[in-house]
Amino acid sequence: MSSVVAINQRARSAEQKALRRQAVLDAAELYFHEAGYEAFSMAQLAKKTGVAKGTLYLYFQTREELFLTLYEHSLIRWSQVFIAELSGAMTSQAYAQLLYQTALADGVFLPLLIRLEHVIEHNVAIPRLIESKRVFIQQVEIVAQRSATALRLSTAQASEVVKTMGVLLIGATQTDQSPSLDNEALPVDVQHLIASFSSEPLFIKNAVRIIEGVRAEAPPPI
Amino acid sequence: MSSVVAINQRARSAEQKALRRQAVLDAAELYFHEAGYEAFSMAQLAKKTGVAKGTLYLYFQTREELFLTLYEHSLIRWSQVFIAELSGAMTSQAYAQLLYQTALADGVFLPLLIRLEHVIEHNVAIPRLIESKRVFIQQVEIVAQRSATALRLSTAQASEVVKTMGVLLIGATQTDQSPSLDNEALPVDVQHLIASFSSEPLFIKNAVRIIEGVRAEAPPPI
DNA sequence: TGTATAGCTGACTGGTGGTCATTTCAAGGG
DNA sequence: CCCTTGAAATGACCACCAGTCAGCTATACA
Repeated sequence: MSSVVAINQRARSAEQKALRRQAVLDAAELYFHEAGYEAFSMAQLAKKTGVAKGTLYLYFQTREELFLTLYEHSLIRWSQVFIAELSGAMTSQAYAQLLYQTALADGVFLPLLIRLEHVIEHNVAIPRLIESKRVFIQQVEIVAQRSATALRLSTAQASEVVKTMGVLLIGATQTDQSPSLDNEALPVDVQHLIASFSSEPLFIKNAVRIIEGVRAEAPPPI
Repeated sequence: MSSVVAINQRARSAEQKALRRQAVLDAAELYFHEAGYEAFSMAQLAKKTGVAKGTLYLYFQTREELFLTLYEHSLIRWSQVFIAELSGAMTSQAYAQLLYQTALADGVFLPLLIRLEHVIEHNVAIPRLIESKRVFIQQVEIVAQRSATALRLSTAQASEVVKTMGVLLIGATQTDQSPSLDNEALPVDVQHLIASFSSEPLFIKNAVRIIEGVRAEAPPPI
């Protein structure tokens, strides 16, 4: 009857299944950190989790559904961290910096966000996808709510800012995904190019421009 | 001796090889339109090109090098179209709209741009990658030059604008890559979400904010 | 026409995500 | 206490993928 059952026993109750599912997710996250998206294989994950490959498919319909779940978890985790560090009144600059740093600090969030719409979502059943969109909506609302206070914007303005920050984050961190060329002997012109696409200033400068743009467009009533 | 040789003969001269390489690229572009990135297979491409799979690897080291080449071609093609339609003095809005529409009109450019740095570049030899970066630098310079005139900005400002437009384009068109859910019976909350991420207004509004932001920061001398 | 060169071929390799008939084990009834 | 039962777990198996390379043969040139 004890609900704390060794994980490598058979999971029969719903509770035990949830535990096992989580164990798979934990192993997946660890493995993802090591291997990244492209090199991540289900066979390897099975080994690292200590189960057979077929077992993984009892808990996730596809590899992409597993990634979608990892993404959801990392989104929630990030939004909690971000919100917790928002203060009462911030400059656009400080806000952008905090957003960037917290997003980057979570080693899983950005790589998955970048691949969400053009890879991950294409091998997930529609109902699961809808469920995931709802998690997204909920998190955006929470973050927008707090951002409205921090940036002294209306709720609608804050909501637009938050959504736009996501878009900008995807674009700006794209360059971080390039193969690391820094240690190679690169010609200077290419070095300059890479430097000019450094993601942090790219994100922060443009985030500030956008936030100030939104603020200027429709000054809050009163 | 005739240099116009049937394509399904053996390519011996450099000229003939270039023709064959181009024939592969043409078939690849057509096939890419039908199948998209993920479903694109080298075996299928061989069939469509009318050669054996091994032959493809005489002309491209990897699948990704082929995609990189397609990308380069589409970048050059896009920048020519875009430049040709730039006029002497444009509003930020008109500029952004033109950039968005010309980029979207090329069915290959955006899907490849989106995958450039986190997929394509990771399976291409370094020298080829450097070559590709140089093509990129060159095109950005050309486009920036013309954009400076069109937007009445300094060269440095225009260069920053062009680079930032690329980043924004990647982020904003991300949502267009989602599986098409419109025909399904979607719950209204999710419909609203999708509508609020419609890529065209998302891109154009923020492009304008950024261009105006850049313009305001360092007014051109004189 | 004979021969050397090199473009071309496709069977093959080691991998992938995903399936499913079979095995195995925990729970509940007798 | 054992036995039945049904579901969790398994891993051999499938179709497919990108990429390789020994052998074949069309071509240019002597």
